[in-house]
Amino acid sequence: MGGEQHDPWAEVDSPSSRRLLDAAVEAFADKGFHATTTRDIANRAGLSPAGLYVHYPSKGALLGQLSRAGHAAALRLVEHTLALPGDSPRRLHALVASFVAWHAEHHTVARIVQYELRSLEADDREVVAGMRRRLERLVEAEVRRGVAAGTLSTDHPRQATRAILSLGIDVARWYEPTGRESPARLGRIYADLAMRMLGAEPPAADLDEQETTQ
Amino acid sequence: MGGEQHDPWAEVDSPSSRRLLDAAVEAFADKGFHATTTRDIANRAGLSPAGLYVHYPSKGALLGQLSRAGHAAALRLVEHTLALPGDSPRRLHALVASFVAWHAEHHTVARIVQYELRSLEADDREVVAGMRRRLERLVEAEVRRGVAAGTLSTDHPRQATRAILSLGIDVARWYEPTGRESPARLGRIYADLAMRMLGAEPPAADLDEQETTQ
DNA sequence: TCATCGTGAGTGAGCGCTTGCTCACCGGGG
DNA sequence: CCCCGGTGAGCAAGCGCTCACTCACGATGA
Repeated sequence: MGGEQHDPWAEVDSPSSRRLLDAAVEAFADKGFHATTTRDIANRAGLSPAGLYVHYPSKGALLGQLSRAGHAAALRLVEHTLALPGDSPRRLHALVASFVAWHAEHHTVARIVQYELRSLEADDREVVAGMRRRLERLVEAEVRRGVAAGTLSTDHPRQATRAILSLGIDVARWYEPTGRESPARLGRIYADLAMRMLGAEPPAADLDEQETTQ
Repeated sequence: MGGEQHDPWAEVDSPSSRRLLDAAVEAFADKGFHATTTRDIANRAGLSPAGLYVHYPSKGALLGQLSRAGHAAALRLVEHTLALPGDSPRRLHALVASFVAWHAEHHTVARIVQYELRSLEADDREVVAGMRRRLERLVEAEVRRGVAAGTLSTDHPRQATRAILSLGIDVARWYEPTGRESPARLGRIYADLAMRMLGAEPPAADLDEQETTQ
């Protein structure tokens, strides 16, 4: 899987703006939005407290930009894997693998994306809620397609979809890069679990490695 | 399942202390620890701002008591279901069903238990971390027992355990009582999914109802 | 039968501090 | 020369928490 790393906010111009975003990601992921001070963010970015306001109108706007970009990235990822060739099991296996791996790899951004929704300002929340609905519907539709085609089996497609996404989302809560679980490996294991949930065998494909960790 | 409702903090004596705990649960679950003010909690409990400090030494102590009680309740629940008669599949099915149902039923407390760990003071965090380790180990041990006995099958018991618990934990994030999904029903569906993850058929038992919702 | 006292729940006012944010000002590159 | 990224100082508001105090009430003693 993998493919283009794709810098989350490549289009951001000024280096200070970028450093502020990075600093905000770190701080928000570490202590949460409300426990983070604007002075903390500015410091981490190597600016004076007032420097933040040269680039962003408010602390909330910073969170908004972060959350929108993060959601957009997750959505792109899902759209990408669902456009892959193959049947529903194959596509969903790829989807879960990369969704989980993304939440591990970018667990700081993912933490903000998944757990800082209530701190968003009204308009940001609306935009983000739309993207979340879209993502969930895309996945559920693929599950239902598989069930209709007979390649997947479940009596509760909506709940199964929720469960599959929960697997990925919850990774952002507990994942620590110090643990010896690589994002890609975790993605593969979880994707296999998802296949079982959907009553399908994991695609036999990638046996190109051994890794007998436990 | 079900059984004793068991009031989460039955032993709390003063009615005002209880009202403060209830108020804090509501407020923390709704807006998060750091976005909640002591004035807000006191107001919801029908007291003046200073009234809180008659019963609790600090805002953090309130959170600590809440989190400890919540973790203790979750741990009791897991210990209870793992003491049930039957083989590993049966016990784990019951465990997931009640674990998930608990996170839905008590989604306010559960939210605090699962997502407010970083706001705990050092000593509370230590106690709570111990209970969390204990809980996870209990479940993983049961999974390994099932694998050893041949009644369950998975190549990755630790990750499968994580995944199963994630299913329940994540319920606290999204569950809303306004949705028409009852905690018990959600528990049953998720428990069946967990059985599939572990390569076992759901215990055929409780067909005592129909409920063709979707 | 009362005045007296002690106690513990609860309050109004406010203290000391931090917060998000503003603004007059600055220095250096085009 | 002026504009734009950046600053130092600081403001208004809100924060957790404290403190001197009130009041209802049960026990005490004559």
